[in-house]
Amino acid sequence: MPELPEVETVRRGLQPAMEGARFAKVEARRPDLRRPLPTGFVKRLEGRTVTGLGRRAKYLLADLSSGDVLLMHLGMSGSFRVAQDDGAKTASKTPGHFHYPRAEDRAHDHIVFHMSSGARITFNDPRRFGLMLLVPRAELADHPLMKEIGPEPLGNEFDASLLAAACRGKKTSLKAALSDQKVVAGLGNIYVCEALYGAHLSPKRRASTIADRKGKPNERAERLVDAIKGVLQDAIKAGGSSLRDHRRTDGELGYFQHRFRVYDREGQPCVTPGCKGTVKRIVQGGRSTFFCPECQK
DNA sequence: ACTACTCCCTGCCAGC
DNA sequence: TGCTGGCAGGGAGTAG
Repeated sequence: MPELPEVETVRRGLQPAMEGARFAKVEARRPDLRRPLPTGFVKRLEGRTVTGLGRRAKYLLADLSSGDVLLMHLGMSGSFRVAQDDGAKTASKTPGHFHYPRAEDRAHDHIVFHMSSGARITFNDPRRFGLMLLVPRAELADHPLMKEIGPEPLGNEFDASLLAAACRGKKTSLKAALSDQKVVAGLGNIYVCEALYGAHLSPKRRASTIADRKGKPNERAERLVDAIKGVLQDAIKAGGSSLRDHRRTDGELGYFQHRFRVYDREGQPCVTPGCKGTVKRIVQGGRSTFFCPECQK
């Protein structure tokens, strides 16, 4: 599911249940997700306290009292639910006005954390593209999954200069460049489409055209950075987007999907004031791209 | 070093 | 109603 706004929403939902709490019991109901769980996964968690819960790109990072970091990725279909272990349900039932599963699919509840706080945190992931790893804190920055990741788009250091430098000389499309976690962290198919719409730039445009030959940003780069930051901030405020089975940790739906301007709107009129265009769907790198050919150049 | 393509896995849905 | 092909929010691996 999850792009940066959804992962950040999950982080905020898990934080009260995890931070300062100890893993009282951990259930790993299968030996692997996308990869095998690390050797001794359960034993390396049980008895440890979570000292902090952070996020980098689309990864959740739980700092443990052992010095390990529990690295978690939701893949395409991963989600967490928080409930109370005493059976009292805190997760409310959801109203059914958007795509959501007909019933909780417990068959895909792969990992359960029973916390000392009484919280029960369940990781569910039908497609098993998710990931859980344990990495010593000191090795995290150099870990293969972390070291190549580009700047956090909501960080102060992310600006037009940085984005232009990353796109300098790139022959690939803007869509592909922004989807590349090495260029900027945390964007995925939805928010790339929405950011490009916001900047009125075509997803087919060569990435290098937001920079001059020396890598200095032009006005397109400025617009793009503003659009990226804007759409991500708005989406986080809305609790992320809920498509198909994704929900927040409390079971509630995010609602940013109602504010998509182009994503999944093929054939609908462009919402740019004065634009007579129609949203088009094309395939880039094997994935759908939605954009308005009239006002995105 | 780049870029493009394939594959991982399961579920859902439109179309026949 | 039932089957089938295509598609889904991600990312790693491989081959040019």
